Amino acid sequence: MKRRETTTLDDVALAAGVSPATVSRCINQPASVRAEKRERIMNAIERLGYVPNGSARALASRKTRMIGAIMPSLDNMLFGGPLEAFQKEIGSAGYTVAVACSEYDLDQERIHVRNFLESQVDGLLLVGARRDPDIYRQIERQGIPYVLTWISSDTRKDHCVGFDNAAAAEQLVEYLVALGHRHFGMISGFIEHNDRAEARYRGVRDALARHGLSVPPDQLLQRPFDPDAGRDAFHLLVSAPNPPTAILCGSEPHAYGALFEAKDMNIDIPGDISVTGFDDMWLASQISPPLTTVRTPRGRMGRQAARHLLAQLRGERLVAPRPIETTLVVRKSTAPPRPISLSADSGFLHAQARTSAKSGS
Amino acid sequence: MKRRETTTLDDVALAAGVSPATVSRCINQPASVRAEKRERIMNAIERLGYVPNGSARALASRKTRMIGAIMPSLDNMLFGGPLEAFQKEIGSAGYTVAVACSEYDLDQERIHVRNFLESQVDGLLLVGARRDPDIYRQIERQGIPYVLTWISSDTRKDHCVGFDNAAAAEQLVEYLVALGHRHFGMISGFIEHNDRAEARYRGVRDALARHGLSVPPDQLLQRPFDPDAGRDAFHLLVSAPNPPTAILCGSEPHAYGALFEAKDMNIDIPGDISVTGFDDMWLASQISPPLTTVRTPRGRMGRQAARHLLAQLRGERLVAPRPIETTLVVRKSTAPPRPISLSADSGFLHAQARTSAKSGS
DNA sequence: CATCTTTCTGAAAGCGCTTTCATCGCGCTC
DNA sequence: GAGCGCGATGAAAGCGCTTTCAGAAAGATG
Repeated sequence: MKRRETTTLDDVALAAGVSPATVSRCINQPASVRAEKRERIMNAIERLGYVPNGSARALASRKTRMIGAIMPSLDNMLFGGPLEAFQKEIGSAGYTVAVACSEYDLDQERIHVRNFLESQVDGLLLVGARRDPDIYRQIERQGIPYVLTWISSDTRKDHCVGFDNAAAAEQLVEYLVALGHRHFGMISGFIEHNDRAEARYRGVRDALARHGLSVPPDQLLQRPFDPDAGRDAFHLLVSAPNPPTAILCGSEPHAYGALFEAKDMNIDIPGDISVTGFDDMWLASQISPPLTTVRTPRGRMGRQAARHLLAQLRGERLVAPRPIETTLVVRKSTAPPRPISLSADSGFLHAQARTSAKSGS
Repeated sequence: MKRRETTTLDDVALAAGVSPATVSRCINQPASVRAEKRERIMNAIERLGYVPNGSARALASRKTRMIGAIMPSLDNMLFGGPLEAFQKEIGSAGYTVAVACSEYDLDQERIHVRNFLESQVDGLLLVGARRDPDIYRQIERQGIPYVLTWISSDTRKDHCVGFDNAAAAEQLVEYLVALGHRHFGMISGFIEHNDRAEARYRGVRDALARHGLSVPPDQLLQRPFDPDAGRDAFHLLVSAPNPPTAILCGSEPHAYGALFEAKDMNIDIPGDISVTGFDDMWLASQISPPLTTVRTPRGRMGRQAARHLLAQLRGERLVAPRPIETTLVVRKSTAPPRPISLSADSGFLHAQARTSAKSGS
């Protein structure tokens, strides 16, 4: 009376008149089973609607074919694309992707790592390289491969598939300095717990230093990555007594916010102030003015991260990937600064007056 | 000489001087183990760095604590937010989320469902309700709960956590008709394999029908959900001999594309043509002109989907969730149509001329 | 203090699959 | 035709955990 809930491999074996071992082989290495039997087995599988049990499989084979991915967020259209690319690439090799969000919080990240290790994932995808060394210890203890994205040139170079954020930021700065800018503001992510943000700021700082310049501490604003935060920061920056002539945004949402706020404040970009982004998401080229930024090929990064992980999973020797190239994209949100008005204060008010005048002409 | 690779529950039991069963209980129902032993065990776990093996656990308990989520895409900032909300909610109940992308393709979706079933996920999150009944059969055969999002009022109502897309579209149409519009175009997703797109179109069609109106077949354009496609479609629509005075976009990216293209073509929105979106993503309020659209509370939907799934996982009786409320958000991309010029052709050229004239004044 | 409950605990039997390992044919070679 | 090598198969031993089930320990009761 008690009937089996699920049909198992044994049922298939029975139905096909072979041993369970053969059924298993038939599924995993069909070539090693004689054609005639293979057919019988496949028939039985079909007939019984057999679905292998992944847990049992994982337990016996010590492989889950699952990769854990921990992203800072999925909501800001920055990580979704690369994640999808990663998933597609690694999925075509038969792996499944599990995701979790850390909300840019290293403690949450640690919990998710732990969970994934417990789930016996075969590999791990993380964003950024800086985190408690203990986490790396745990990962390595389980001996599973991992890849660090969005960053390169770190101590764990071998695992990094990403951009040289600092170099990219330097490009931007060099360009602005060449245009004649000397007063810089920056809207950055939170530097302390985010090594991508930190690297970008470092690039800015170092590049400026080469020209004897710097971002005044009060003109470096750290904000969450969303347009509204960008708006506020922009407002603050341009309302300062001696506003910058160029504002570097550590992420593109910040830049969008800045551009929208500029419009509301009737500040002309790039006439009054130059603004740069970072990432070149699709809106960058559509927004007005189109945004000068740095293109980070994120889809390619996702695919390459997958390939890097797959290589490790195949047991290949780990070779440090080359950083993914970024390119400066000059559009219309940057221009030479206005001829300097020597009055240190009320720069913004001048700008506003000028803007209105101009738009009326 | 051969040393164990991993430390297992048995090791912990040995170290703590108790039986494996007790260790297992100590992990799963700590309350059922005497405090003194519990402490010994926890110590041993800590000392040995024991990490439970999820596969073994899943095999023995028949629970993976994993939910499979299949999204059409992660790249278009539409699904990321809700997915994150879903993950957060269901993660706090101890579940992990695995994702896969179907790319709006039902065949891919079927493969992913199959993979997830094989992985023994404890539940499934899907988008939309229309798919091969065989898929539902497979899911139900394994007896796992599932939830269908982004849609409601379908035959599988009990599983739907989403909006009434048709009703929302009707709201939009009623509003436009009230404004005086009689000539409509629509930029839609692909209707045949996407029941959300289909429902929205249906809403439009039915609402128009009530007023004796319709979308001419050649003014219903089906396009992939990205702004560039929206641009193209908009261009086509307004270049027709008798262009619509109002264009309904089945998704917001379409609307953004339309707005950008309008700017490039020097068409005034809403002066020349009204445009509406669908979803109210963050850009809708920032873009110029701000977009009239329908707000679909997607974060709430994600959370509610999680709760609905959790209720099922707890074995509660399935009750049909109420559709999630949508609201019409009127902004500046819509206005009454211009007084009708009776010349049927070259409407767009007139519009263009007028626009230039106006912007020069 | 004996007896009856109520907690706790341990032994042992799986969960459904993979993977040696040994065996069995079978086609070849000499 | 004996001997060999090789590919295909089956038996059986786990993989590391959970979960009855029954027995032991600890409290409660009269």
